[in-house]
Amino acid sequence: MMIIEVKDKSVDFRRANMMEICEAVYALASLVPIGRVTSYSSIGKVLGIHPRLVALCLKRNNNPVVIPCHRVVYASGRVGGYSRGGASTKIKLLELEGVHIDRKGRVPREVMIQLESLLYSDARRS
DNA sequence: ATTTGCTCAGCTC
DNA sequence: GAGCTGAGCAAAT
Repeated sequence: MMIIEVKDKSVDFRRANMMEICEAVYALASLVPIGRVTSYSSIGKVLGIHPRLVALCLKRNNNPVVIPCHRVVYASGRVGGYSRGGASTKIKLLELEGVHIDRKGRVPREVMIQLESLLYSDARRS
């Protein structure tokens, strides 16, 4: 599976083609449960690619239903963009899932997941 | 809180 | 090829 290869670093995603990168981005985005969010840079760190490429994948190849693109936000907590219906739609979707967005368009720190620390956490245990 | 510099695939010309 | 554009980020101010 793609994720295993990431942990082994046997695949350099910076040199992989866009399609493979996108697959991996979607897989990681799908890990984020309802009511939580992650950031573009968190996904980027795991795959070893620039955060902007993560955004590019989400924007381009967007499978509307299967992939929860709206759960990926700026590292700062700001919501960021959304090509289907704009940022306001993204905010609505998140509110629907129980993520409160403050007046300045930011999500609370507690709901943000750092995917890379999930990967390291069980390797470090032994 | 805001500005600045960095980044890189894809699109245009 | 060169130049511009983003669903971004971190550091400095």
